[in-house]
Amino acid sequence: MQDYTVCMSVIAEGTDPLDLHRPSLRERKKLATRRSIRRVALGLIAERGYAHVTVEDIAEAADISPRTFFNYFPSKEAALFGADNERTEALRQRLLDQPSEVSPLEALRATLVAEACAVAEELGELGGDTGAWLARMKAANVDPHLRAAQAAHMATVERVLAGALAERLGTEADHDPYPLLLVSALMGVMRAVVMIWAGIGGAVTLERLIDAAFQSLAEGFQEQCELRSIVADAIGTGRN
Amino acid sequence: MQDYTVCMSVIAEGTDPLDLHRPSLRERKKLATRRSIRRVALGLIAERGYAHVTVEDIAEAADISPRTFFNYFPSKEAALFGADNERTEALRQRLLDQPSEVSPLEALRATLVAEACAVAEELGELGGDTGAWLARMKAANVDPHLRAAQAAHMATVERVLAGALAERLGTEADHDPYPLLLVSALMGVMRAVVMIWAGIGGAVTLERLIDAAFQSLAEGFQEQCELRSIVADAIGTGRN
DNA sequence: CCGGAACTTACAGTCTGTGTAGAGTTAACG
DNA sequence: CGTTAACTCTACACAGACTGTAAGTTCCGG
Repeated sequence: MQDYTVCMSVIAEGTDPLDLHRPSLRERKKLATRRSIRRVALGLIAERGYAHVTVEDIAEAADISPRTFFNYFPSKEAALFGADNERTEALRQRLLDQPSEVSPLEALRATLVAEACAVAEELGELGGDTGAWLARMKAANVDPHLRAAQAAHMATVERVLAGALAERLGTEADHDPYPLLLVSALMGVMRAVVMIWAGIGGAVTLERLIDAAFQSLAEGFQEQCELRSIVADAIGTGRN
Repeated sequence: MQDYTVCMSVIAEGTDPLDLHRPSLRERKKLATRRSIRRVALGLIAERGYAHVTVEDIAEAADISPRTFFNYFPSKEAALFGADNERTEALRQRLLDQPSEVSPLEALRATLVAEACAVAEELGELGGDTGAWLARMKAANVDPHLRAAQAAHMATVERVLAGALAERLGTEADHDPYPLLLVSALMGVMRAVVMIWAGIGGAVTLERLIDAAFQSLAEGFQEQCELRSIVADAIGTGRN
């Protein structure tokens, strides 16, 4: 409720004479409600648990009709993960924009790190610190339904990335197993990294974890890997 | 309907004097209806597509009440993938039963190959050839909802396997990122393998694909890998 | 054959998600 | 400024996935 008004205050902001990115009043309102919904949903679910929050609850708390909720997010889970086509398309573009001389692995690493930063930034804009994001990931760790939903979301992203990588490599995605194989493995790694990150309470930069995980992957997942020592240090120093 | 009676005919089988695995009449009936449901569901979905088959349709075709469907499977997807706790537990046990001297990667490879064989066998018992299983996987490739469901299912398996691997390694799953990292990557690889296998129409043994994929993983996903040539050959020889 | 346990079923209900039509709001244009 | 067109929100109706519950039906053991 009050959260909503806070969000809405953005609307009153002075109109930018530069009409390059003209966020019209409509756009700003839309973004505001979108953020409001996500914030409210995050809060309620962190409070009561995913299963004990209905869409109707979220809609009421965000001061919209239940139907409007589904105009913004295709499903209840989608309000938690930032799942929408725009973001997926942006990811795809980011991969295609990588210079063609770098290796597939490096290109994907750069893409995913950039994506992680973008998400973190968005989360920052949304609420405040990374606490909410961490809470979400903790929840995703605990609730099997949410784990499943996250995996499902990443599976759709996976397919897009595999297509983009195939395009990059100049091969057909239908006949070449390599793009799908690599991207699928990487998405698994990314999922693990996010969980690990949440597990250590965000004590280490996400980027550092991603780098270590990618290195581990490039080395064939030796038992002796940097990621383990990083996590061990993080646990040793800061408890959560 | 006729499928169901075929399944039911198993019941009339002579009672085994060895009461070690005494499948009582009740047990046999249960297994028969379970198979009947899966077969019917597979058939209907292959025919009309996942979204255009309701649980009520399946129940009617399998000659049971809709409520009974949910007594056998927790969800509509679960009837497609062989998802149940028994199977997951068996997988876990299989990993723990691997000799302790083999590497984690090799232990997981053996476990997953064995699992794949078990599933194939079950599928064989269920209907006949691997056609139905392939059809399912094709469907999972096409329908985003099914892709998501499969990923979700594998995510739950993943957690169990990671726990078992941690136990095997003698580390705590909460503090050691390695089991989760490795297993998550592997599940991604497995998912890709199954899709690739379905894509080439089962022209190559699933086991061979799994081996090649594992090797690729162990080598850090070089662009030059055996899996690619295997698939290229398969496409070259047999069209589907 | 009989009593309890397991299984199936009908029924009622909740929740997610979607189509539709109308009311309200914003943008654009004269 | 006023009017029209596009967009957005909302109420309503509805289908479909799932879940409890209580009443039948079938199976197993004595």
